[in-house]
Amino acid sequence: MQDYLEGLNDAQRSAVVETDGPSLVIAGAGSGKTRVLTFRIAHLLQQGVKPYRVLALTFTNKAAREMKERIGSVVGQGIAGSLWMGTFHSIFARILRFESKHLGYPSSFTIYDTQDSKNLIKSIVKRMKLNEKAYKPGSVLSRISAAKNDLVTPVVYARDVNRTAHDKASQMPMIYEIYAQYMKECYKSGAMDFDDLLLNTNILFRDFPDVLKKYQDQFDYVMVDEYQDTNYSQYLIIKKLAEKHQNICVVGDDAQSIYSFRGAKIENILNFRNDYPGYKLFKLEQNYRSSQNIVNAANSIIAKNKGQIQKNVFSANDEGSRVRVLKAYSDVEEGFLITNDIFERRMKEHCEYKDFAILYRTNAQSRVFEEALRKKNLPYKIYGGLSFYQRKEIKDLLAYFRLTINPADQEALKRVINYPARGIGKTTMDKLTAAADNSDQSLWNVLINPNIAQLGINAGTQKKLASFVALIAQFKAQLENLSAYELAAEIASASGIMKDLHNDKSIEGQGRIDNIDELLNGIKEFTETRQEEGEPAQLVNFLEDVALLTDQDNEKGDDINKVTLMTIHSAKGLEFKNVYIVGVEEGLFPATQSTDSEKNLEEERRLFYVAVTRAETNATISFARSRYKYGELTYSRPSRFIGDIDQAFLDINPEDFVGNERPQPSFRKPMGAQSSPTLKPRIRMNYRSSGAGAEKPKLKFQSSNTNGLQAGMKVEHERFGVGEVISIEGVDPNVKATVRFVNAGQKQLLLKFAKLKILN
DNA sequence: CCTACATACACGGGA
DNA sequence: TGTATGTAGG
Repeated sequence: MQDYLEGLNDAQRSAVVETDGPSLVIAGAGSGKTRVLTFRIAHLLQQGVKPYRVLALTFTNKAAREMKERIGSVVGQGIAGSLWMGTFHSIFARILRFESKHLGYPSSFTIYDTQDSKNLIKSIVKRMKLNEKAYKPGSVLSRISAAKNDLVTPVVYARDVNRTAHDKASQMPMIYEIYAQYMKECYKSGAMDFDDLLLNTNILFRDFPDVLKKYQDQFDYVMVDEYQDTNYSQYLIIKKLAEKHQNICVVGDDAQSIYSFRGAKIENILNFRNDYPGYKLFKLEQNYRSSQNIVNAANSIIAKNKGQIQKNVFSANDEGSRVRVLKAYSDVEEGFLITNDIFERRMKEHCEYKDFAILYRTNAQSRVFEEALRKKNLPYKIYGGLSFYQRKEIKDLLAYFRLTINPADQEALKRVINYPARGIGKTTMDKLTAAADNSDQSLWNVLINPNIAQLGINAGTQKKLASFVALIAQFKAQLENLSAYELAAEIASASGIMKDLHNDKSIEGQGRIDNIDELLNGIKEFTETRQEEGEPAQLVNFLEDVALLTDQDNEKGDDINKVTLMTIHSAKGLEFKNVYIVGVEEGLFPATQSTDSEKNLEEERRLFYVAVTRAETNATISFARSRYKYGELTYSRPSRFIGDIDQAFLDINPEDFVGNERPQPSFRKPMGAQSSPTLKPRIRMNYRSSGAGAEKPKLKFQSSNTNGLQAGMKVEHERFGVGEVISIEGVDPNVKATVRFVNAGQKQLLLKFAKLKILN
């Protein structure tokens, strides 16, 4: 019965069975954290704790789903299904829907995504007649978001000297007022943004002690995964909920804290000891995932950071291969190098596609890898970037759903009132918006107000508005009697979206129809599953889920055996046999914006640590000397992080690091400090002092005079790398050379344009 | 009011 | 490079 305890090491077992009182589980990378969490919960359930009395918070839906699954296999799926397990946002959205009346919100409130928020901010900036150049919606939103995560309301914000001074310094002194109006507009629209879900939960618990008490009583056990990534708002919710029973267990790794940009406070995990003085500490230090070389390389990286919880992560696996470093001439060549390597390694080592992951710092880097993989016919899946739910046609249809459920939702209304085109243009919208602002009503209320005739809108347009209102009302009337799928299909056609898309005969147009079909199929599946389970399956229920979904949540069956492309951020918690960390260059990783402060740089280094520790047997790091940024060719040098890895664990070609290509170490050795064994001199070879800390090196490519170029010669190209000349043809000035590049394939180059260096 | 084209701006990560 | 916005002409 307790055989699940068998395969655990001592530290893991203690963390599983010592369930009472506050516990801090420090879980090094790959140390079996998920196992501990799942077994701990399973253990509680086996001890007779009721599942609905356990609250378990994760950072992704996927993590929650997988854990539920695994717990279910121990205690039965029915029991596991009644756990309060999910992301912060989904759990508290659920509580807020239930308690919404206390806050004056409809229980079917809309959840605004980032784009909705930005659009709303933009319209507020316009209305306030502020300089739209200075008040960029994204910047304003991140200020507002930061305030909300710190539980700073607009009134407090206005008095907060630090914040207002910061805003003045960045030419946006009026943010406090935008914030106030933003909140008001959201409320008017019956909408909450992501941060509101947490902020409003705090307000709910603060202002309605009875409600707080209800949940405090209910949750005997509170568990939090990835605690290092919680922000203040989340921290306080947890603290309040665990206050009564004090059975709080938080799991995390300070070395993997990588979300400070969205308000995460690494201090939360560092200060746990102060919040719960009688806490028990469990340290999971054995890494079961990676080879010794990978763990050691990762340790040597993180050792460069200060202020960590002391721990000794080790691996008892094979020593394994060293961390390889590859140099490419260009982003394109980097793509070829990596895909070739995947191709060959898969053959040689009999790996599967799913054993490979390409991890990058920014989503924009994915394109060249996509192209290279496509050319080589390697199947891949790509995460992030434009997710399914952010495609225009999907957002359009979802906006109709939103509006049907919550007509006050202004962002949804603005999106579809004239899509498909029905002759309601800017002039009309301006009049309606003005009326809404003046009367402090939602746009919808203006539309359904009989006084609309007095707004100076011509009769024809009034008719169009009336038929739009009727259309939505007609959908709304069917909310109760139709299933999610039935109503969704009805809306897709009756709204005119389908017809509009069918008018577009282009390939993209066909793709959009396919996407809509896919969405409808998804809704159909949702409907049928829910109906089978006896759960409500109406459009409201679907929409409740969809706002908090991420694209990692709808992996399809045919997506399983493919090469994975994702940002390092989204790779956290995952593992792959072979990991390629690409674009490890100054200015990209670490990002330029992160090099201004030690704090930012340390987070960036933790990100690098996360990247390396994703690998089980092979980790490969690559950098390109040139790459396109904003469509412009830029030059870069290898990241200082490469120099942070102890050389003993690196497999590096010395010739790749000549002169100022040598990665600069992050730190000079402090004066007087003795050299630690893991801090040996970095890359020794071809060492030529280039004045560390000098400004950007000019890596200008030196091309040769190609007049005497002949077949058989070896040449080097700025972006394509090294190759051999196959043939020369044509007459001056149109001499054309055919060159076969080692990594970029065969190219025909006009010599008057191509910059080639003759190598022999 | 709509469409087509030109120009400006963007890339730091995400629930 | 791609997307969002502005403008001219229909």
